[in-house]
Amino acid sequence: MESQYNPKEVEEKIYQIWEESGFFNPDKLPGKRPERFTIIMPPTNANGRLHVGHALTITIEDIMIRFQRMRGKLTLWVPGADHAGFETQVVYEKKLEKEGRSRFKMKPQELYDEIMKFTLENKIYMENDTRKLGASCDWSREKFTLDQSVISETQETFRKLYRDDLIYRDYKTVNWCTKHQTSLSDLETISIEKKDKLYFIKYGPLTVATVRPETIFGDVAIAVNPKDPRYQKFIGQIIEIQHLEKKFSLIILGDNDVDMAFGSGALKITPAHDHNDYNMSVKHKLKRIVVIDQFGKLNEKTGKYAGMKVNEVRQKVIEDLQTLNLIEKIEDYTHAVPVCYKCKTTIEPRLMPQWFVKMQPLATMAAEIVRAGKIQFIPNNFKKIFLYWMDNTIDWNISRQIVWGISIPAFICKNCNRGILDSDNKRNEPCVCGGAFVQDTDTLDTWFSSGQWPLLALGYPHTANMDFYPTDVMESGSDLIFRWIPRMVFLGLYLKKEIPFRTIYLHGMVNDQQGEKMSKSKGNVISPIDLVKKYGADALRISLVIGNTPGTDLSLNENKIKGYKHFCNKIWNATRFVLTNIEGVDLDTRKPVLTVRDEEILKELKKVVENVTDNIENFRFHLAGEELYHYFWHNFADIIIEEMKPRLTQDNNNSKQAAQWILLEVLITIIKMLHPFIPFITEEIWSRLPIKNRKLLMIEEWPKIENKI
RNA sequence: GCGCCCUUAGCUCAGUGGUAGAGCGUUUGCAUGACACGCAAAAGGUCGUAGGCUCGAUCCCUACAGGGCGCACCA
Repeated sequence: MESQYNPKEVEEKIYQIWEESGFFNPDKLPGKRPERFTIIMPPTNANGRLHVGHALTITIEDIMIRFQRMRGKLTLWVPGADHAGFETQVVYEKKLEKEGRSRFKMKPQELYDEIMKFTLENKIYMENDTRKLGASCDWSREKFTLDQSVISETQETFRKLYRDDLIYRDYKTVNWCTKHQTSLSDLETISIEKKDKLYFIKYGPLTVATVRPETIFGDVAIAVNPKDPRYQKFIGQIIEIQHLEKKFSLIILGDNDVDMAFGSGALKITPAHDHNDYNMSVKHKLKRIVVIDQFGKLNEKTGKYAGMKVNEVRQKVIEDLQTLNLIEKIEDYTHAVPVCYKCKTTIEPRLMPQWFVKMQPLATMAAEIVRAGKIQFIPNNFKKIFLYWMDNTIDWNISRQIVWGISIPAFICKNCNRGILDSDNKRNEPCVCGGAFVQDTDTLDTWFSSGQWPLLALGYPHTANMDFYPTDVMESGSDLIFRWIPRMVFLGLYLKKEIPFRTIYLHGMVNDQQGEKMSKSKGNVISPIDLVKKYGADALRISLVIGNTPGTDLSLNENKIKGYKHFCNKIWNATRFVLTNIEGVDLDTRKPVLTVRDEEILKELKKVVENVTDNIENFRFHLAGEELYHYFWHNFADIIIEEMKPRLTQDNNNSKQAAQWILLEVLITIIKMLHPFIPFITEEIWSRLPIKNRKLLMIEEWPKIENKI
């Protein structure tokens, strides 16, 4: 054995041995394994290389899988590749931009084919990176979110929800990104604080406060609070006003949602360009006038302002209103504005016909199951967050105006925008309005399909793998507590009438050394594969786990990884010492007569086995890892080995044999327990230990807790 | 505004109702037959502040301060 451990020489070789063994696949695992343990890997975005966050996901899941496999369970870990709809399309659009091209000049099919090619290329990188981290997942069951079976089953779910009246098509204001030319769900927007002006504009006898004067062309009403003494008398009146290019008739209505204390207490209602105003229009049956087009420019209904962009026209409108002496005052105003989470373009709420999932019945179902304690959250406070969202959810817009996704299985009337299922076979019949139907060109929100992932990854509705459902643990980043987790819960319940997983384990974000979020634009992204090259996969894995509690963000410090590289080296050298000193002793050597101290050592070891097992079972991987680290270094290496040294050189045959036996026994036990954390070096060491009828360490039995060690 | 989390050694963080732990860093001494990616030792904290429950609190409760994150927005 060399005096230094060299991960480069070991890792690739070991992974190949594992993969060829077939043991990643539960069908090929030896022995009777009555209990199952299943994890569905969050499908990894196949649009680039792995992020350190992925490395954390893979490590934690691999620890659970390897532990349970050694505990004798029938373990299945299904890997997946995500086409990642909008995310990938955004990545690809950037690529097109660099090449001086634009998606808007391409035929949809041409764009789709190019992104598919790009994704399939990246998928291979992603898979190989996953292998480099030691993931013992069943590649034979890998699923891609655009596999034909996934597409067809996702579309089938759409049809089922439609027939159950849980999907509908309607005109509503949606979050429109003028750059990406698609609508987005609420979860795909973020709000940023923005300094704006609050303009007080005269509307006949009233004054209205607004930050968006450019939308006045779409005004249909003014709302006041019915309790407001200033305005009560106007409620129900229709006022005629002349603003710039246009003469308006606006009804003044009373609504309790109007805050008397804000602005002037009177609110202009523009239902086509504001979510709240839209809701107001539903309540009060108001018409909706679209005055801003899909590019964020005013349309032909705005006279001389037509064609101007929202931001430019705002100033112009104010100037013109000032000329007419219609501006009462202007105040500074800071508020949060929703922007596209990818390009930060201000969201333009826009009235559009879209498909929506009716959330209330589904959310209620999910909340009930969680309240009943059927799903365990780790850490527990995410349960509250989950329930808050379920109790306050609004209908989910699932149409996206992008090509990279699963197409919506529906026909749309060209005339009235009514939508029907494609399977209803009425395409050739005219719509009730007399219009003709065409295939819907929109695609489904990527979370609509990934929300069914635990089922789809197991091949639902085919029954072959359904014994693995419900799965045991869903492990993912805490950022997906809204975006993904709830959707899996209610879609799983809806489709299969069963929870998709028993436990949700959420890890925190991996940030840079300063605790800043890693992002390409900041240039602080650390590649896990570079770290693997530098320190070895084992060192990276264990440093991501130790000192990292669930749900808490982690500041990644390279020195820490270096420290655990040293730990690997320590293990290597302790093993080297044991192997060169145990002579003929092997695992089958009969237990010699032990000293009192030897028995004490075994007792301590037994305690470690108990603690580590308990901690892993209860998802406290950081404690299990830390205990193993300390036991190995500061007990086994520092104390036990040092104590045994004199006994190894003496002539007392029995004491010597006992020392040798103890050294091997402790080493073997601890190597087994370290395996889930640092699988490569432990498997390599295993292959060098004196064992007859050697199996791979990955399928060795976990140290027993009771009876003999 | 609402909600969640955090505040412990220089840094990054564990942890426990009974007078504090790790890694890295720092200081000192060691080439001790596994390992200098090492060994031996040491310095370093009134566990955010103020109250409360308790025989006893860093840990439980309350308030406050500072930091982070999420959600929602009043136009």
